Amino acid sequence: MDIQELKRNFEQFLKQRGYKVTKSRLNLVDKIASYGSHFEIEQLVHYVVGSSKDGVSRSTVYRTVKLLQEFGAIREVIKLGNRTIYEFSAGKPHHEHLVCVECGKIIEFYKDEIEELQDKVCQEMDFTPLHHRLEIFGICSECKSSHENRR
Amino acid sequence: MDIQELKRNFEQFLKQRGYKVTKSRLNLVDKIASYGSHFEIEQLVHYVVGSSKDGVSRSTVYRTVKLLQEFGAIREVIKLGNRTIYEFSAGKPHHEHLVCVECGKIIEFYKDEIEELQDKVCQEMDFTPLHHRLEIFGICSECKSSHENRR
DNA sequence: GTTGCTGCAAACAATTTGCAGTGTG
DNA sequence: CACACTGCAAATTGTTTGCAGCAAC
Repeated sequence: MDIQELKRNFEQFLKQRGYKVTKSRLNLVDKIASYGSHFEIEQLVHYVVGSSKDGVSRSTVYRTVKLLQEFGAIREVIKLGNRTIYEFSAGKPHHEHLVCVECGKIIEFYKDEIEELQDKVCQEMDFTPLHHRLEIFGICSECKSSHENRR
Repeated sequence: MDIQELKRNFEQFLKQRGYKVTKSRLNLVDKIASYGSHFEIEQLVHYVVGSSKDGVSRSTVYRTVKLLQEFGAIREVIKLGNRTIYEFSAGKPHHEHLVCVECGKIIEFYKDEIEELQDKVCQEMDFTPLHHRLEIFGICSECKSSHENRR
């Protein structure tokens, strides 16, 4: 995925809605793209508010994240207790997540058959799916081996 | 599932941990059981704090819900924006949820094959699953038909 | 210029916590 | 009778909002 293209599309999106294309918004897209695929808002705030140049306020971060969600470049992918982990999903194909409850690592996976089965269930229930989220919480292989070493 | 039995088990659980078996806690189990299977904490608080007899405070509701989660009788099943919907899952077999984004209705379903595929993925990834949550957001059949009527 | 955007601080919502008093084992 | 539990109010955390000044179109 090309960030420049993404930004152009985002500009289009903003204009279509009568919103304005501002430096803060475009800067934030860059920041988020360079941050890594998974983040929590508070982390992002620290990363972005700190940066001397083109820093934006906490409010703007929240507001822009919301816009980017509507635009479709960002999703809430993991909800754990009071934490919300977002994903910069622009251009990424759909997938689900394994979450290690020990080290917090997030592993992505995709299983076609699972998607198909979901569609099947929805058909049976006469339910029109819009989006879904499958989170599997557990222990990743590294954390497992470090357990063994402890013995 | 028999509530009396559940309460006895919960008492056991409390004793094992050196916690105390109090009226508030047992009352709350009754209240939650009679509330219906899905709830948000604030609803529960209103339901429970209001009740003249054996009412408990908001703090106790939070504290007890947490205990019941550890005990395994309650789970966070739906996370939507800032809302958390809990389920009184005691004795219920595992299942997933369809959530109507229009009317808020929650439909439960279970698909063996989906569970199996998840296990398979975890094996491939050498990941030990502890629990998971699959939420499918969409439009239920009633909401769909009311759309049609609007035309 | 008009209107939307930003930063700030205040408001809000959900949840947690400290403490003094009460109940349980 | 020790120590955990409860209620209360205050503290936290995460998020939203009102408003005055600034920027985009």
